[in-house]
Amino acid sequence: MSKNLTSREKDYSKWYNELVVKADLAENSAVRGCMVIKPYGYAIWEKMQAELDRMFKETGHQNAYFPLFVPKSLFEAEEKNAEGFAKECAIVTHYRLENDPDNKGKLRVDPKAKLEEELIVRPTSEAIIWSTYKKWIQSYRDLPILINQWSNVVRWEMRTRLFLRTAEFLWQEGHTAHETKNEALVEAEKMNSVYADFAEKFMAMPVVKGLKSESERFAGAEETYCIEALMQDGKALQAGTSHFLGQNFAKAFDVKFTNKEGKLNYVWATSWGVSTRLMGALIMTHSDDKGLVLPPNLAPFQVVIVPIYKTDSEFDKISVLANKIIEDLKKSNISVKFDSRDTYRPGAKFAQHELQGVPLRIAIGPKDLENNTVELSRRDDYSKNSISIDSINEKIPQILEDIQQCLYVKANKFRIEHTTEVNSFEEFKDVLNNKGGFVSAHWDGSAETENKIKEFTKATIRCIPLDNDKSEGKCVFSGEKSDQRVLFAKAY
RNA sequence: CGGGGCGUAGCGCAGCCUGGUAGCGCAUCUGGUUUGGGACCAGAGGGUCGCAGGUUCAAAUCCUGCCGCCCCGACCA
Repeated sequence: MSKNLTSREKDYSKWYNELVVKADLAENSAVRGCMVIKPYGYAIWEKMQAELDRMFKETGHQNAYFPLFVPKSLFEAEEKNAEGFAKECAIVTHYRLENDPDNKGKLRVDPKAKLEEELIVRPTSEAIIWSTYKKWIQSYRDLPILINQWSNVVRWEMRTRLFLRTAEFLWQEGHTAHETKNEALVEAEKMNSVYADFAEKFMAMPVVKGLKSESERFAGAEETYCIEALMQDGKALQAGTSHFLGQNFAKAFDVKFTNKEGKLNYVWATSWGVSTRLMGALIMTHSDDKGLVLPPNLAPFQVVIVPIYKTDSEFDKISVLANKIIEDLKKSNISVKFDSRDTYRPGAKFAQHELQGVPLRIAIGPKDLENNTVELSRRDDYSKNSISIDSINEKIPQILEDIQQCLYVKANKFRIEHTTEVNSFEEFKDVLNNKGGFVSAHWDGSAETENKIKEFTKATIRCIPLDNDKSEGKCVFSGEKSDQRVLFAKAY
């Protein structure tokens, strides 16, 4: 493996995989399609979790936990949902192993230990949760239920890729129950906005809020809200979804409540989730050929101090200064790591911290001790500046905020430049093949046209943007009447 | 499941066509000199060449079968 990462123009997927592995985020596990998230990668996930969790609680949600296994009879209760996930389920059929009489030292599945009813390893938890909600809901006084769970799910995908599509992944799934249709719709849209805020403010990743077309909708949902992001190679990535489930699950699991008028009604539902896929989105939005670029809000540590010294006494002086900086910045809630390893030289440390995306580096050497300065180097633009020690407390918080902001602005500029309005199918194909990104085009609203376009171009409707201007036009494919533009793209 | 590619040291690879002492770079270990952008010198350790058969005096290399991984497609958060 070369020291430099593979250029993403040549082979984006190789670049991405190499980056994930070299930056020490994750690796493939021995289990097919699964991934090992390494400590540095997991630290980023924990930061995401903490902020999302805070946002969920702020919007009135509580955490709970439901079982990993879903009995098949429960799983199949909501037909569309079951059908949608049927082809990618892991299924538990037995509960015991025994010594293999034909093969010494080996085990085999004990045929006598066959389960009466198979258990599905959850690909999503609507079924197990709604079978539970049934017991919790009798009256309008029991509503709403606003619950989130942090969990893992299993989807037996045919092809997998670190963070973007693994057989097992970590996520959160919110499941809410409401009295009225409108309340549920508001909830679904609200949580989609929470995801959008998180993406934009924390990940510095611009997203388009929108609705899925019918064929891209979650299995069992009546409406799917989503946030769509654009990666640096021009492909789109669905970064989060929030579903209005109507009364589908309430009917499937017979969840009724008595309203204020004393009448029985089915409850209205939503579910919403984001996963470790966000890590993939983060990597592909900001990283460059030198490695990861982390927004300060998500970096496991925001600042790293690298000492440069020849003698022990120089090192001691630098250590005193470094520890003071750490203490001072702690007061501003800034996390700092002092890389005091004496087994690596400064250049090697610089390279490693760049690879791992540390937003800001402070280098302190003999010259700095003499001049009462430190050298700052930003990860986002590689700029270097010497500043006086006295101004550290004032300047570093500003610089970190600026980095956070700059990353967003840069990514947003890219997204705007790679969102193209087209008015003919020729133009559509041309933009898709030569420029990439989102293609904004009129669509007649039919699934048939959507499928044809997918067949010819591999592009799908990523979303119908919520802030769409309604404008009359003609479908770019069929020429039929269209009342708005939608966003197409090739997607991960 | 279809198409392509690859399995040789911890990692990345060469060697295979044309059979003859298993190599290179990085990493690791020891000693010394170094330290403002991935240090240098000297030395050392590390391999049943994916597995199983076959051909041959001799197989990493040729033949057959199997296994695994990666990429592209179908599927998908």
